Amino acid sequence: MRINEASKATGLSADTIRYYEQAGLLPPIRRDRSGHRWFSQDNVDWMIVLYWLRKTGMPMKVMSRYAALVHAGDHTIPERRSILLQHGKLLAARRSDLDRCDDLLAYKLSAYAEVEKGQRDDDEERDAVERQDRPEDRDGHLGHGRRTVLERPGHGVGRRG
Amino acid sequence: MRINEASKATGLSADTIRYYEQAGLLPPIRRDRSGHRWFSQDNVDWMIVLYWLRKTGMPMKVMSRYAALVHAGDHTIPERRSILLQHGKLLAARRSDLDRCDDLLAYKLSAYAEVEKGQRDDDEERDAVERQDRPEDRDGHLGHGRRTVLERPGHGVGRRG
DNA sequence: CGTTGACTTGGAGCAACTCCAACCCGGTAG
DNA sequence: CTACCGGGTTGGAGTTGCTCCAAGTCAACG
Repeated sequence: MRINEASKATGLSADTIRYYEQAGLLPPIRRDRSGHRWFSQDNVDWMIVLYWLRKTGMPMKVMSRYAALVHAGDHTIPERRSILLQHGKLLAARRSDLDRCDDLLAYKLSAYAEVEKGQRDDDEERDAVERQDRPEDRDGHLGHGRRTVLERPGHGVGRRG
Repeated sequence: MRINEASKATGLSADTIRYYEQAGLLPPIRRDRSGHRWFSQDNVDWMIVLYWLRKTGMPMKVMSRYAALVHAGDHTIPERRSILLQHGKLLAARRSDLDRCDDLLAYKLSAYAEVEKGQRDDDEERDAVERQDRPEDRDGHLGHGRRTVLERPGHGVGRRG
């Protein structure tokens, strides 16, 4: 198939496919008589692998090494396995980053809800009692200059750990 | 605290902190009489937020917008919320990418195990019976030129979906 | 035969850092 | 006082992994 079809089939843009080819991530690609690339199903399968590895953060250098190993034959399987296992660890780390960020978002959003609740209360109590604290100094501002209600411990937002 | 301390406290490199400052992601940072930046705890808290948003893939443009909104005060909370909710969706998408890639790795690793099992069988059967298929053409090579044992459907590696 | 559309190459541009050279400043040791 | 050190400062170049663009080629169609 031609490059645009291959692009749709793999998720990689045509530009990226050309880029990967000249970066040595792809095996030699056939050309038709007019110089256009012609991709086999095997090519596409391989590019799908690249697509996922890259999308989940494997650096091109590593993919490059991996490609070379695949090219070199079955005896390189031990090193390939170690690359994939390594990448698996990275996936786990990413997942825990996502969890932490989820917590942060939840915290922020609930703080926003607090602020808005506070504002509604103000509306209801408008011209009622004393309550004369400087408005700038109320908590839940989450802003630059004032307390952010956040992340006290060095780094942790803390999800079960 | 000074920039190196702030770097340790936030996870951002000193270079990145300077870069963020001049990109407008940080509020004006104090300087001591010799021109060195002096970060408040609020500065650090805010940078930790940036750290997590960035680490989970929020583009700097969006962080920049978010920073401006935070700076502008409580009335920008609705838009801030929408930015964070949007980011939450991105986190979910990332998580499912990780899942798919996990499946791919599992598939590959099990294919490697198969190949090696095959190789051990060959050892045991060495100079026994006929078995004279062209070695290049055995399955499980996972290489460029031959069948890759992989990803038949357009994109799916398929995890319960 | 001219135009359309999909492709080609080479190169510039971009995001988000990262690294580096050259410099300055405050403090201690000799 | 000078010499030096650690930890800052700026400006600018380099890196990764694309993405976009201009200019050209080729096949096919009306």
